[in-house]
Amino acid sequence: MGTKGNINRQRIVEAADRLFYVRGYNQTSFSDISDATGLPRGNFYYYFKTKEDILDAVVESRVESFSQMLDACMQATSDPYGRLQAFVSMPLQSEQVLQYGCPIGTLSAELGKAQSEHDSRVHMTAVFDLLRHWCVDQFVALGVSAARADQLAMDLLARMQGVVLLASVYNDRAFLQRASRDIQAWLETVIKH
Amino acid sequence: MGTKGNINRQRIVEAADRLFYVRGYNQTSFSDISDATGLPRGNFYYYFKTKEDILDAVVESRVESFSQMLDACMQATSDPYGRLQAFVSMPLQSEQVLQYGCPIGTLSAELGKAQSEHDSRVHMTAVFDLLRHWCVDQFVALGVSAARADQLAMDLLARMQGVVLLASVYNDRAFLQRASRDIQAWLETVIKH
DNA sequence: GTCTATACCTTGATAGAC
DNA sequence: GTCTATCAAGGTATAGAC
Repeated sequence: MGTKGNINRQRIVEAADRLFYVRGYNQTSFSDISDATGLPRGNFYYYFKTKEDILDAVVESRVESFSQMLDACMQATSDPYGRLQAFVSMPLQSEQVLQYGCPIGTLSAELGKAQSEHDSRVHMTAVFDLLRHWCVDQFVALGVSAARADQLAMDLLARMQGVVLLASVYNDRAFLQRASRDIQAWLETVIKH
Repeated sequence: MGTKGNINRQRIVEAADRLFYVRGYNQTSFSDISDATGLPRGNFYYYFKTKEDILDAVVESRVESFSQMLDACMQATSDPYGRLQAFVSMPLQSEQVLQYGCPIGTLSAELGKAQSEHDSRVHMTAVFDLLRHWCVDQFVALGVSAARADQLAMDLLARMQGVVLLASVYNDRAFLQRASRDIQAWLETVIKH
């Protein structure tokens, strides 16, 4: 298992995960992570060579986290349509979405900006790919062609991202709920060709 | 006119506007603005007391900039439906949207994160409000009730934001074009009640 | 594995000459 | 109005004791 299962490493990743979400990646300093974990700054470099390595670990952690959420949607029902409905209602369950936006979307937007060094645009597509492919699977299971399924998956993710962004900008829970229902209604019409 | 019409002040705001878009607000330093304008760092404090004051000026600049774009949509046609169509196709005209996302959406996401000091969440709603109210006006002109018009305006902005976000994450121009056409088609069905 | 101390740089901001 | 010089604080990263 190497150092990857170390308890202190886990605490660092968990604290960084939350801080990157609440404060943003660039605005999170080693001191912030140190304060949150109680571990001294210098200790971080035993587990991670650079701050970007911490980011990689956080992204990996979010992939696993969202993977578990998708598994939960899978176990809720065997109906692909019901699974997609559960997927759409995911942001409604989160308390912090209105305050800090989508953890995937906001971090992607931040990392999509020009970095001083090498463009590390690769990072967040991993999480989006996970959701995208899962949605594609559900649409395909509903009898949609592969090409059309990918279109629908992109449309679905785009609509959810837009709704969450606007809802967080205006801190408008009513809009988040109403627009989520609209997406679910749209899903229904789309399935029926 | 005071110092607001000063040519050097304008250069600072223009450079900051571009840098805040390309690199993000937090990742843009006074040195960056200094390099872009040729003006020494210390000069900035003659026009702006803090970095946040520069941000305010940039937001004000973007409000004017988007206000002009909306005027262009207004003068293109007297048909509110055609004006909304022109509005939806705005991201297609921009070369940089695929690379850096929406200048309004990405900055809003960045500023929506918890700041160390006072929550300056107020900033970017100004630009969104501008677009929102303009869209409401167009829907109302089409005979929609005020309440329904605001719903449609929010839906439209959310869909555009989501499309631009996904398109920039995947650097996918084809998706941006296809999804924009879908939004325009949705607009048509919505107008016909 | 864990921690302290610190190097080195960049940041936003200030003081004051011209 | 414009510029240089500099400050104090904070950033990432490193060295090395324990």
